[in-house]
Amino acid sequence: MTKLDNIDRQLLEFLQADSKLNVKEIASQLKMTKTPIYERIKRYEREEIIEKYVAVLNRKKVSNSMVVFCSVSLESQKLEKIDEFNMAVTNIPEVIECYLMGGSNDYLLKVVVKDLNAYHQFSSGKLAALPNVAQIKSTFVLNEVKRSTVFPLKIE
Amino acid sequence: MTKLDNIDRQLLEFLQADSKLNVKEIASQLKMTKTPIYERIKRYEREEIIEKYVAVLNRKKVSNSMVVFCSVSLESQKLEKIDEFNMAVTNIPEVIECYLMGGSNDYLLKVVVKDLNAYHQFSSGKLAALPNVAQIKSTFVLNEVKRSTVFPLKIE
DNA sequence: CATGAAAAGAACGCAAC
DNA sequence: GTTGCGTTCTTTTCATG
Repeated sequence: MTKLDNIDRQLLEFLQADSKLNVKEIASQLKMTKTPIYERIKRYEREEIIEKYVAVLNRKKVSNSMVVFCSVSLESQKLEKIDEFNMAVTNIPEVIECYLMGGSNDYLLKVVVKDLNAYHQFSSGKLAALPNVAQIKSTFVLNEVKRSTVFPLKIE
Repeated sequence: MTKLDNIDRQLLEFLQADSKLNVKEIASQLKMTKTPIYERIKRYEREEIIEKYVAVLNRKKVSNSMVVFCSVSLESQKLEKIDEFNMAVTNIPEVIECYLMGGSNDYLLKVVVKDLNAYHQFSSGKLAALPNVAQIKSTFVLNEVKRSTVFPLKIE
């Protein structure tokens, strides 16, 4: 884990909000000059503190789609079986997030599909077909109240 | 909703994976020239198909933190109360995602905190203090199997 | 759509303080 | 850390086919 100072935190906040900001602009906002800002950013990239830069799409502008959270429980919790499931689920494009949860040891999946029918296909076809799947419970998203990619650096 | 052709889809896939790719590179990969690629990208930005460009951080490199999913139910489902809750929850930095779910009409929140103690503070202090909150159930993430920001354009 | 030219701006590297 | 300069790369605009 890397120690961050206050400038690091502010700078990373900026870049998480808008990675197209240029070095000059950021520098003036942080009341510094270009050189140290530039060097910090390069350091983040080198040390993979910044993993990547991505374009975020407006889901509603590109497709009629729906988001579903599925809770998936496995038949076996053996490490080997877990790994097998992890691998398989990672390769399904509809599954954009997948977490192993504490307590019940279920998985929580965030899934994007075109419509209810597509969800049925996905759930009964792709998901239930994965090795070791015992049970699937689905809950549909009615409204996205907040969806941020910003990791909060001020919680420390 | 905007109609996308195959080039649009490929181009948006590229930009979702890596927004630092320059126009020249993308053009050569798609076997086209700079001009049309450039103009398409500008169109996406103008029409807000691309919402923003962001830096994605490696959570583990910047802090010891944990992710918690909370299911929150409200006392009243009145629109006014709903709006009030939505507004309030959006302003909490620890809450990075919030969805209104079908079925039970609960909210699902994705929360980032430093540790269990911080989660207790957050849950009993900030979250339970919000107007209209009836019940909070928390489940902790043991392992992030997949976390993608890519919206799948091939599900159509 | 392709091609190429040209201007403006940003990134990048380097030197001196 | 700052300031400044120069080179290279991208972006952006424009004209032509």
